[in-house]
Amino acid sequence: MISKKTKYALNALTYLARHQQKGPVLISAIAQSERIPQKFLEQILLDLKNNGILQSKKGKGGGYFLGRPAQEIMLGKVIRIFDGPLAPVSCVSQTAYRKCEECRDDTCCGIRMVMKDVREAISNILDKTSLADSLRLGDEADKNKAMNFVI
Amino acid sequence: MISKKTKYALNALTYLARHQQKGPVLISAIAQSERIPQKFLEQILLDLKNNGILQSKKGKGGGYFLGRPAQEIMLGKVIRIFDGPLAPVSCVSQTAYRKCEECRDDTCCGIRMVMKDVREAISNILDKTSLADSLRLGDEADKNKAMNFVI
DNA sequence: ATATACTCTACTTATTCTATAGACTAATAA
DNA sequence: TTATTAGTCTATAGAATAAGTAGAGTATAT
Repeated sequence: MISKKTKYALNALTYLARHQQKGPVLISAIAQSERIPQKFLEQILLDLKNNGILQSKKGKGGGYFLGRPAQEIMLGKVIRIFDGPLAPVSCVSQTAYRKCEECRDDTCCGIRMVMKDVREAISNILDKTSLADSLRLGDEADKNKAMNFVI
Repeated sequence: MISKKTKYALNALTYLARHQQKGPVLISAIAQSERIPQKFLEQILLDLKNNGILQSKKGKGGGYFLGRPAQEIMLGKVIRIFDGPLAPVSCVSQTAYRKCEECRDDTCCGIRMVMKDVREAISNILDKTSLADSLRLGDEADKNKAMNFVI
């Protein structure tokens, strides 16, 4: 399960992607709209900034905005910032490999091989799906819902 | 990341699958061989028993053994016992669905749709791979390693 | 200068994870 | 029937992590 912090981050990013055309967005606006405790959100946005996902501007007219196009912000990267590696066990992680203390022989551990497939499957989705993709998916579903309502 | 407890469980099951032909296996034997704190392992095995994965026999000549053939013990089931749902967010879980407090509209949340795919991908592996499968994978890798050594 | 708005660090609280302890129950064998 | 063996059950301790709060600090625009 991903943490609440990560969900907050993803929701904040979604909000930002949807509202940044009018310029930088206030933390308070995101907090209010997405129902995230503001002080907590401050830390989250700062983390996102320090990881190159967001940029910010101080003072009047300031706020946060995407540091790069939404098509280039991969969900996998965001999740890793807050929840660590996508891999189910550290001994199959590509971004943060660490040998399992528990198992003797890395190379012939059947569990490990299965977990490697799992990591691959997860990464194949999350490292290839961008913020823009998830936005589009939501919008399409929304449109379909409206259509069904009319019919 | 799966918890240490789950890894212990999987290692214990692997050991049991490999050693049960001589009858029930002692907790102490598993603990020693897999380097698991014995008292902790007792709880783990008990949980596995209460979930129908293992059976046990008390007294002399007693111990634990698989409650069903290794081909029928799915890794997904074992993981869920200790770590809960496989789904990355509760609102896409099949075994433990719960609406996200964070998001307003389940049906048109793009993040949710991506996560649904992730759950599907994970489940497609873990709910279809049995203890027997993982054992076999390990053995094959072991054989290949030996072969390479000879060549 | 002053108000605005992000930045940084520390701390609190609750929960979960890992592990330990000890008393209890069931089965076997002498 | 009693001693021994071996799993069962409940409670608790300690550490780590998660979630949230607080407050002082810094940069920017007017």
